[in-house]
Amino acid sequence: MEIENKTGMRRRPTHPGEMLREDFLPDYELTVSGLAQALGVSRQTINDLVREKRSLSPEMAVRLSRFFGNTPQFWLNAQNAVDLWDAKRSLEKELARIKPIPAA
Amino acid sequence: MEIENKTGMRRRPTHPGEMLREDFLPDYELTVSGLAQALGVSRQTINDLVREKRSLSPEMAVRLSRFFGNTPQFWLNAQNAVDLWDAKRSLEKELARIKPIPAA
DNA sequence: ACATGCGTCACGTGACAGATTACGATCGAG
DNA sequence: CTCGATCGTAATCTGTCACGTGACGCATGT
Repeated sequence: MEIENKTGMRRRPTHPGEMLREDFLPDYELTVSGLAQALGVSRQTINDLVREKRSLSPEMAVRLSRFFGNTPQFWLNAQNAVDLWDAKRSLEKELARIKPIPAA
Repeated sequence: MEIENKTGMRRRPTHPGEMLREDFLPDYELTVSGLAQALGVSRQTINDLVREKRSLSPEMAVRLSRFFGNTPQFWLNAQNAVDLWDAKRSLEKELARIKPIPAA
């Protein structure tokens, strides 16, 4: 058995920007500018996303899902996985101090 | 058939603060202050959450899941549902302008 | 040579989670 | 009855972050 944490994630989950950069942009032959225009946001927004310099907002999830024909959850789940992984990491120490409450 | 949007949600999904207020606090006989102390955050943070004046952060999801013995996803999913619902609502008009791309 | 389009940088703005401090209310002990 | 402790909550400040705008360097094509 591998040593894993509760989520079963050893390393940081894939950032949604990576999916965009590695899969969606090439597959649909889209540029950063092109996608930005199609979604009605600035190039910066897409650029930062693709370079993983910001996280994917719920609004972006809606826009992307509308454009690519998938669900907002698809995008949001990817972002959540990253957020959760980061949160667990940064709270490791203080988490030890939180004692689970006995069942009601 | 009911008239629903794509997520099947007619009205705003339950805010995680409501779950806390209506279910968890009573069931475990916890006060706002008590929970705050147990989680290692300020009373304000819990109070605002319970009054649905702020949203549940990934870090809070981790703390709550640790304390109540459930998963962070449980809490995060609740928040996501609300966020998504709000996002769809506020983007309704501009969403119409986004034309789905033909499949690759 | 110049225009067009691309990715990227620098800057400003607004929104928001969180801590701190302070205030009024309630309640138990002396 | 008063004093202190505990509770919920309001006001304020701070740091972070998503987003837009404008400018820059670079490439390509006319």
